[in-house]
Amino acid sequence: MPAKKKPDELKLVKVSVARERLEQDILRAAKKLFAQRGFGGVSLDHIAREVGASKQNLLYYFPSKEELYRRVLHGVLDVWLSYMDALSQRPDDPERAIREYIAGKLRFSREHPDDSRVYANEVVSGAPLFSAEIAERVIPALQADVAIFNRWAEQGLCRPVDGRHLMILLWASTQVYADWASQIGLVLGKSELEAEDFQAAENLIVDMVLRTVLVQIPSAAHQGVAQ
Amino acid sequence: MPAKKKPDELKLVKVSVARERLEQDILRAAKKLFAQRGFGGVSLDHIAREVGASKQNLLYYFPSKEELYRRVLHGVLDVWLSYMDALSQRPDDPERAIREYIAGKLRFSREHPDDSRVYANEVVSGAPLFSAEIAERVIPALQADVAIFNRWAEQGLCRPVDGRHLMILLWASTQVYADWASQIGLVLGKSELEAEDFQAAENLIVDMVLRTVLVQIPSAAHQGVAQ
DNA sequence: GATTTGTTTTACCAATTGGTAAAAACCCTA
DNA sequence: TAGGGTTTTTACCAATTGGTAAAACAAATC
Repeated sequence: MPAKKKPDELKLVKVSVARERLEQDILRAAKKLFAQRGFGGVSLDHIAREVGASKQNLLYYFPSKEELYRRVLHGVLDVWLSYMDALSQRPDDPERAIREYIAGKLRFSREHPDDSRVYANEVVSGAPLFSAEIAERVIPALQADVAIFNRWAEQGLCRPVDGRHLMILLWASTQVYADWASQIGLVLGKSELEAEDFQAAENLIVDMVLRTVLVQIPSAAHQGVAQ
Repeated sequence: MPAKKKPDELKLVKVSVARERLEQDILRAAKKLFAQRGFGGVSLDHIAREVGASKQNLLYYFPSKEELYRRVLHGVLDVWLSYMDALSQRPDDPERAIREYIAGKLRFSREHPDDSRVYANEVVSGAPLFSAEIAERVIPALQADVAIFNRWAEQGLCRPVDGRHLMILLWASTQVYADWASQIGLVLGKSELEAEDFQAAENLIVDMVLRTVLVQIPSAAHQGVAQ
C-alpha cells in the first residue's frame, strides 16, 4: 500500500464533498422552481440566481437544462417511492397496512410538497421525459400493491375491490394536500396547512377506505368522521 | 325606426361572428398548450402556429400573453363550475345528490380534460394570477356544498362528516382522471382511458362515499366493488 | 369609386433563452 | 513556490421571447 494513494483519496473526498454540496444546492433550488412553474417555465438563469451562482456554473455541474431536470425528477421519484411501501410491510393486517399507507403518503405531501409538485407537473404534462422511468419503477410498485389487495380478498381478509382504482384514489386524495395546497388553504381559510388539517384528512380517508375495504365495519377507534 | 340602423347592426353581427370564430380558435389552441406545459412553457409563437396565424395576429385579439391566459382560465372556470352544482339540485336526497355530483365531476374530467389540466397547472403553481377569482367563485360554491352536508347531518339524513375534506377528496379523486390520465393509462395498461374505466372509477368513488356518509349502508344496487 | 373601418402582414426591437470557448482564479500537493 | 487539476468568470453566440409601429390589405358604407 503506497503512501502516495492516500492523499489522492483524501483530495478526491474533499473535492467531491464541496462539489456535492453545490450540486445539492442546485438540485434543491431547481426542484423548488420546477415545482412552481414546470420545466418550461424556469430558466437556468432563474435557478442560478436562486442558488447564488452563475448560469455557466450550473452548466459546469449539469450538462444541460434537461439533464438537470432529469436529475431532479429522479430524486423526486426516489423520495416518492420511499413513502409507498407500507402495504407490503404488513402483509397480513389490512387495516394497519392501509392506515400506515395513507399516513405515509400524507406525510410525504407534508414533508416534501415540492417533490410532489414536480411529479404532478411532469404527469400533467403527459410525462414526456419520464414515462419510461415511471413505467419501470412506479407501475411495478403499484402492481405489487394491487396484488396484495387481491390476496387479502382471496383470504377473506377484505372485500373484493378494484385495487387499481383504489390505489389511484389513494394517490389522488393524499397528494392533493401538497399539489393543491394553495387552493385547500383557501378552502380552509388559512394560508398554510397545519398538522390538524393533515390529521383531519387522514381520519377521513382512512375511515372511508376501511369502510369500503374491510369485511366488518372497523372499530370506532378512529373518530375520523367527527367534524 | 330609421333604416340606417339596420345595416349597422348587421355589420356588427357579421364582424363579431368572424372575429369570434378566430378568437375561439385561439382560445382553444391556447388552452390545449397551456394544459400541457403551463403558462411559462408556452410561447405566443407556439400558439400562433397551432392555430395557423401569426403571433402579431394573436396580439391583435389579445393585448398580451397574460391576458390571453387569463381569458383561458376564465373560460375553464366557467366550465368547471357548471359541473359542480349537483348537490344543490337535490337538496333532500343525499344519495342521489352524491351520485350525480360524482358522475358530473367525472364527466367533466372525461369531456374537458384540457380544462381540468389548465386548472391543475394554475393551482399547482400557487394560482399566482387566479387566486382572487378562485376565492370569489369556487370557494363560495364549495361552502354551499359543505353547508348542504351539514344540513343533511342535522336532519339525520347522513352521518356527520368533515364536509370540507370530503369535498377535497371528491375533487381530487375525480379530477385525477383528467390530470393524471397519462399515468393512469400506464396503470391500466392502455394508452387512453375508456368509458369502462370511468365507470369503474365512478362505482368505486360512489361506493366509498355512500358507505361513509349514509346512515344506513346503501342498497347493493351499485355493484361498484366488484372487480 | 372614395372613404372609412376592421384585419393581417411586414419590419423591427430589446431582453432573455440554452449553450460554447476560453481565460482567469482557486486550491492542493509536490 | 511552482505546477496541475478543479472550479468560476468573462466573453460570446444564434435563436427565441413578448411586444410595438406602421404599412398593406380587405370589406363594407356612403
